[in-house]
Amino acid sequence: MTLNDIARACGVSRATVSLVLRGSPLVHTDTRALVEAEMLRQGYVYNRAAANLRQRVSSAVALVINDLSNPFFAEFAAGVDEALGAKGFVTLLGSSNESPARQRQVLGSLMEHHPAGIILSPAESSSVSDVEFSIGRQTPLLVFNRALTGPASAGFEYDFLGLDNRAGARAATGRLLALGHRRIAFFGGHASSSSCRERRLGYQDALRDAGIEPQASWLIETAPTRLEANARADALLVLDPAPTAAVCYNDAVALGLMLGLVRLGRRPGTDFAITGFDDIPEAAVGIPPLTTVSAAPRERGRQAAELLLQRAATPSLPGRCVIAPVHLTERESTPAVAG
Amino acid sequence: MTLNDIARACGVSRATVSLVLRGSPLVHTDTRALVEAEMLRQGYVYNRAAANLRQRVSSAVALVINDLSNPFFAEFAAGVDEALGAKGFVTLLGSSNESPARQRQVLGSLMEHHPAGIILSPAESSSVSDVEFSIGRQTPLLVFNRALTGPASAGFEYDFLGLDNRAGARAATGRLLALGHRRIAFFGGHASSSSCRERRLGYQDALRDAGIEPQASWLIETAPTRLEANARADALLVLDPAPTAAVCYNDAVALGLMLGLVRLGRRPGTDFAITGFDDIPEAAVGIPPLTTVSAAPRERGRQAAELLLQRAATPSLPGRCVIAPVHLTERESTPAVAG
DNA sequence: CTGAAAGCGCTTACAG
DNA sequence: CTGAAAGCGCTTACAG
Repeated sequence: MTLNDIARACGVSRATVSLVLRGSPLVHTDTRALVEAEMLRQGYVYNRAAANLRQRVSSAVALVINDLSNPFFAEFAAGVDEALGAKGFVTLLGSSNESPARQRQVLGSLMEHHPAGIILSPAESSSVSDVEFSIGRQTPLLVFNRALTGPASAGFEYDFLGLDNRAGARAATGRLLALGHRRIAFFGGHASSSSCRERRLGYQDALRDAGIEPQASWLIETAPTRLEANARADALLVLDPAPTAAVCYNDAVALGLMLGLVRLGRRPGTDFAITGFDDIPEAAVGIPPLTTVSAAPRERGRQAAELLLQRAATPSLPGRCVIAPVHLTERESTPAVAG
Repeated sequence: MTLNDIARACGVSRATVSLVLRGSPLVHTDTRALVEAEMLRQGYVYNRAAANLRQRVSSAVALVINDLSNPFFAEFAAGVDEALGAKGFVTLLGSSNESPARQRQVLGSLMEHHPAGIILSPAESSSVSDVEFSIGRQTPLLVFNRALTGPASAGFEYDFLGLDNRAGARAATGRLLALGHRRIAFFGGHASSSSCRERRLGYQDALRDAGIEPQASWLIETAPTRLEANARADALLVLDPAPTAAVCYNDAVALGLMLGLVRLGRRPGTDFAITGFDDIPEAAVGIPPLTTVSAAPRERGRQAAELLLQRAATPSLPGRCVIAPVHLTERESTPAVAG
């Protein structure tokens, strides 16, 4: 079952088998054929861990996700795994369930496998210093989606891949303005989250570009869930004059708001315009289908893998901050303003 | 950075450091304290791969998932990772995207890491012989959710963890019968899938128990998606006399059907009863909230990890087939029959 | 309680 | 083109 057994059976040295294994041109064609046949016959399977140990390299990358049950992050994970697999790396999975304590544990355990790098979609409020303590400065790190909190640590270099939240919200708002809407709310999300703050900025950018002063009452906060968005739909309709459109924090909120409006006798997509953010699978099949900002999480996963492997290949790279483009996907939830 | 460095710095042998590392009582308290302080000072991180090589054990389990973007499987993966982590194992992730070819590739690559076992949620139509060829007979295997196709292979022992599709559908149907419904359709799914066949059997069991002969016209086939279920809602209403309730293949179908019925002027949850299967997050916040069969995917993931580790500990175990219980979660989508 | 030696399965110079 | 030897970072008998 080891390379030794193959060598003995073929009457060659271990070194020769090793060369065959890695396709070296040094070994004679006949020898190669003999060795390969014997490996097949014995059902030999390569021990990459042993090879890695000797070569002082790693073929694993650790992927730590805050919330795998969210399709956005699950898609991201699938993209990471796909791209790493194509480069001959294997993915070590860890999930933190949004708990910084669990994240610390998971990172510690994964570090013992000396990964070539770490892709981290951080738990809420995990800090730079936490992460640095867990993984040290030797292992390449890419942080996805949300910034680590707390002060930067001098000399601790890592990459960040985020979404262009501001431009996405600006595009969604801009489209509503082009459709004639003038009273546009920003609905949902926690103002304390960096992504919500960024999206609100984009929304305000667009309004100001159109010469409209954003009203504080148009900012409605909710947990970023369908459930709470549904419950808070009335907060939109009690405004006087009521908005004719809402830019929602994300798709979950947008879908919840649509249900809430129906409950209150409104017809989203007919007499009220709504946009989302994320483009989760349900967005396309909502009633009506949801106009939303697509973030292409699977593609982001592939991109994250690329960035990390670049850093692993060039350890002295300064920390990069990549903001991935997003694009507006128009569907039927955004009618022109009534009248 | 290695155990050697720590030993030298402390003036002890590598063996002593190794004993400290694994908490052996053999080593003197003072020595232990000295060594531990030095490890902390140098930022030593254990190399588990090297230890595994020497001990001829593995601390990794491979997890191969057919479709990570489906929240059901993503939750399952999270449960597996959680349980494995608690036992000191790390999860090697692979995703096949429902492609048997990709699954073969992924399994091959993961095998080179000599995992302690494999948890496989197989791609559609991947066969026993495919999988046996990829992983051999030495590595413990647990198959989740759908059976491998093709003839069994003598001497190839593995475990299977599935859902009790039949009992789940039977419970849902039974509840509708208890509410007074007599004309109950089975809506959605492809009859060629084993899960759809099993669920239909449970549905028929319940009808027959109630002395009702299932009508062929009550079986309506659709792709298992919200979109197609929505489009096919009329197939239910053209029946004469029309059913008053539908047991749906899964939640996606049930939610699609609800939308379709609304479109056709019916009020699901008021004048029509609907049940789902899976209990995806959206089920609880639908309008109306959906009565459904809960499969608890995260818990199934933990269970899969348990089963696999048992097999790994007892290699001679005969193949087990565990059918996980499911339970009916009643919500508002199932009113008593009208009149 | 601690140390010297061998070995896990592989690769890498170095000879020939 | 092939072989003998050393070594990756750890653990495991075996002495003492």
